[in-house]
Amino acid sequence: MTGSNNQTSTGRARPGRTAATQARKESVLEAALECFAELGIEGTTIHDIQRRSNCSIGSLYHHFGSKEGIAEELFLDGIGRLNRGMLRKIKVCSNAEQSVHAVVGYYVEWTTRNQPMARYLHSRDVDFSPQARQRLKRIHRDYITAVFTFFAPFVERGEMRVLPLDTYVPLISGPIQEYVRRWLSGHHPNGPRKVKALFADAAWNAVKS
Amino acid sequence: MTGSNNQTSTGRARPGRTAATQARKESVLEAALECFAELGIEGTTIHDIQRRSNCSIGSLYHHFGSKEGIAEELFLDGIGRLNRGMLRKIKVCSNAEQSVHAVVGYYVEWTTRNQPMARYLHSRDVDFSPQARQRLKRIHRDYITAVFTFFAPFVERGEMRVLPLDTYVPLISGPIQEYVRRWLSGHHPNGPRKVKALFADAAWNAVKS
DNA sequence: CATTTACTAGAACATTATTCTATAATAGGA
DNA sequence: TCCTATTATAGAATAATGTTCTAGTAAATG
Repeated sequence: MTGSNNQTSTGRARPGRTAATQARKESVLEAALECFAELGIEGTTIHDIQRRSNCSIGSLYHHFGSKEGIAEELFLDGIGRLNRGMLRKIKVCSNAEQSVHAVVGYYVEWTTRNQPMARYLHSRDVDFSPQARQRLKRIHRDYITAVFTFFAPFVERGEMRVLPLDTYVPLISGPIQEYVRRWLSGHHPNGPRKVKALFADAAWNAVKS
Repeated sequence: MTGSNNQTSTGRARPGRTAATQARKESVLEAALECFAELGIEGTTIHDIQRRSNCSIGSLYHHFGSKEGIAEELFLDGIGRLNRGMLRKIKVCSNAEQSVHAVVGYYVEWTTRNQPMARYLHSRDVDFSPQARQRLKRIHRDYITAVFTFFAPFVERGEMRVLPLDTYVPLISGPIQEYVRRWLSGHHPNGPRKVKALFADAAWNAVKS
C-alpha cells in the first residue's frame, strides 16, 4: 500500500533505479529534518518538505504514504544510525569499564554532532502508529540484545552486576540522555562535553560489581 | 490576544464567573489529554477535543488561541503538577538519602497513577513555540532552584557531592525517567514499581559523598 | 440601570493533507 | 530489441482540518 521500501537505510540496495529511489527518499528525510528544525514539527507542512526536497506531492505520497509516514521513517532512520554507531564503537572495547565509558562518550559526541536529529529523536519518543511502534519495538529489542550479547561476558566475569535486562540501558544512558535533552530544549546553555567524564563515571558506578 | 489567563491552574481564582471559566478550561485540557491518549497527538483534531469537552469552537479559541495552545497549556499544567507534588513530597524529608529515595519513589508512583499525562509529557519535551519555551524554561528554573535550595544544606553538611547545578536532576532522575519512558512507549511490559528500589539506590549512589 | 468586558456559539473561510488520474521511466522476459 | 508489468513522478482536484469572524449572551462594574 505504501510502496517499495525494499531496504532499511543501511542496507546496500541493488543498483539502477533502486539506488536513485533510495537517494530520493533520503533527500526527503533530510529535507524533513531541516524543516522540523527550522519550523517545528507541527509547523512544517508537507509542501515545505516537498519544496525543499524538489519532490512532487505524488512522489512523496508514493514513497511515504503520509506526512506521519515521513516523520516515522525519519525517526526510525535516526535511531538506527545512532544504534549502529554505538555498537560499532563499543565492539572495539575489551573490558566493561571501557565499554560503559564508550557508551556515554559516543552519545555525547553523536548528539553534539547531530543536534537536529538528536532534538528530533527527543521530541517524540512515544506516540506512533501501531505499525511504527512495532518496528521501533523491534529495533529497540535488537539493540538491547546486541548490547547485552556484548556485555554478557563481562557480567559473567564478575566485572558488572547482574541486573534485570531492561535496567542496564536506563542506568548507563539515562543521566546523560536527560542532561542532553535539557540542553537541547534550551533549559541550560552548556553542552554535554564538559560533563562527559562525570556522567561516564556515574554510569560505570551504577553497573560495576 | 489569547484571552484571560489570570491564574495558573494552581492558584485559587476569584469566585463567580472566573471559577466557571477555570473549570471549563480544565475540562478542555482533560478532554485533550483523553484524546491524545486514544487517538495520538497528531491524530486528534480540534473537533475531537471540542466534542468531548462540550465546548464550542469559539470558546476553545477564546481561551487557548490555537490547537498548539491547548497542547502547550496541557504540558505546562502537567509539569507543574508533577513538580509541585514532588516538592511537597521531599520537603518532609530530613536527610539527603531519604530525599533522593523520595524523588525516585514519587516519580514512580506519579507516573504509574497518571500514565496518560506521563506519556504525554514524555512525548514532547522539546519543540514548542518561543513563548511556551520561555514559560517552560522558567518552570524548570524555578523547580531546580527550589530543589537545590532544599538540598543545599545536605551538600554543605557533606552528605552529598558538590556537582554542577544542572547535573543533579539528570543523575538522580535520569535512569528512572528513561526506564519509565521505555515502559510507557511499550518497549517492555514491566511497570517501574519492581525496580523502584534499584533505581533509588543507584540515584543515591550517584550523588552521595 | 447602563455600559463594558468576558464568554459562547457556529457559520464562513483559509490552510493543509490526501487522493486521483495521467504520464514517464525502468526492469525483466519473449 | 520490443513488449509488458512495475515503479516512480507530477500536479490538479478533493477532503479534512485549523482558524477567523460576526453575532449574540452572561457576568461584572460603576
